[in-house]
Amino acid sequence: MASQKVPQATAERLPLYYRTLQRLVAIGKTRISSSEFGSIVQIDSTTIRKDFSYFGALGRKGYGYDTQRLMEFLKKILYQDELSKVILIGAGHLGTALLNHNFQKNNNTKIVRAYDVDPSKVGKEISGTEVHPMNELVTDDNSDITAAILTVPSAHAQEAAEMAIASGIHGFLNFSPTRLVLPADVYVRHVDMTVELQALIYFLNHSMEERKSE
Amino acid sequence: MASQKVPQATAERLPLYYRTLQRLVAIGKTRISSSEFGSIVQIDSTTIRKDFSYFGALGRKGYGYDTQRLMEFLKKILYQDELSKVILIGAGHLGTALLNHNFQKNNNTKIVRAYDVDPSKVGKEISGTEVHPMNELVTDDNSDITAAILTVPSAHAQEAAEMAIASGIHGFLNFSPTRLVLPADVYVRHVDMTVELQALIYFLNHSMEERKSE
DNA sequence: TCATTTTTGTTAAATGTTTCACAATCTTCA
DNA sequence: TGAAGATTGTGAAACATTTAACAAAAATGA
Repeated sequence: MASQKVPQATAERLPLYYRTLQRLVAIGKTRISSSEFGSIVQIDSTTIRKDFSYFGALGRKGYGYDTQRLMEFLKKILYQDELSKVILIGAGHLGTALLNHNFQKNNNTKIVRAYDVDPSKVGKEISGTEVHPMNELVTDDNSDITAAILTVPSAHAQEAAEMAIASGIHGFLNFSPTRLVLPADVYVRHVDMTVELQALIYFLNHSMEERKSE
Repeated sequence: MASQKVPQATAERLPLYYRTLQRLVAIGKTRISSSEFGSIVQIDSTTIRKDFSYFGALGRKGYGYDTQRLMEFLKKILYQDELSKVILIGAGHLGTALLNHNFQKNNNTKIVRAYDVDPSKVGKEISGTEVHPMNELVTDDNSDITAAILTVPSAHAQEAAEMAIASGIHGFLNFSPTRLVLPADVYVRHVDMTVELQALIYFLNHSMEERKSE
């Protein structure tokens, strides 16, 4: 499947496209032009056509894109046609929010287990997901798990990540502000709320007139 | 203050630099070179020097950067030398996580009020922050509030944002996957966990050999 | 003091991303 | 059927970001 040449920036937008198409299909929209789609996702229509073009000719000239077909295509690209299992490390409020949210509904991604140190949580279920004791993380076999969501306090993030790696994990979605130091074959994505909030404040203060859209 | 010419990409990194410097100062480190700093934040040292150079000469050749001084400087740039008040809309698990987290400790940013529809939450405090009924959002005067954190369910995000705008809000940190349609003078930043998780899965699957670091 | 080392700040090159412009071609409808 | 209109896909231009290369200057240590 086309992959090596897809720009990073394009790849980052695919999940948004996918979810938007799911919504469009759900409300019964069968076709859409790049410009209408663009106004929905708030991205320039040329960028959208360029993005899709990396995967071949997905649309029809003078017509637009078939929403169903495009959605199915992105589903494959994003590996959402097969279930991705993930684990959650740290079942605090943030972890619980993610468990409730549970991706599975629209996305073929399931949190199969959670881990926490708190004995009062261990053994129970949160939104149908079992909470296991943290120390089992090292001994469990997680080789069939795609990634781990890290929602432990900063101070424990590095340690928890290392335990997860020992159990076979290769990818992390890290919600703690800690920059993890891990082997080169481990991929980490950061979601840092403090950074986001400070960046928001920065942009608000530094652009009373020069407006940016994305 | 230098501002118009600072590239977006640089501005996005400033909060990370700032927090990292806070940590370094806290552990008693008084000077640091761009290369050591770079290895901590996992960004190329040239990029770091370039970033700082947009604000003038902040370092000393053959010496590096004075951590305290650099931190103070970034504090001003990021408007963290004066308190930024924000409100939180939606006190579910995610909202509660943010209230607990409460930014204020290291960042001069405070969540001064929360809003929720749930009568069982209204009137109480979460981590010292009062929860107000959602309908008060329209009537409250929020003109001294820098931004709102939106942690309501998707279906209500647009409506809640409009209420906040009516009360004087101009900036949002939107945690719901909804793309808000708002006036041009309102700035919105998205934090979309589903997108992040799908992007993570995409990158894990599409790069068994070609590794990316950031 | 002075040679060596360190490290910045910056110009230029390389790379990556977005936007423009428009031919190609399909759709629509009289 | 054929003309008018819509819309894609793409090569080239414009713009943005990162990386390389290195001169200038300060720090360090004999």
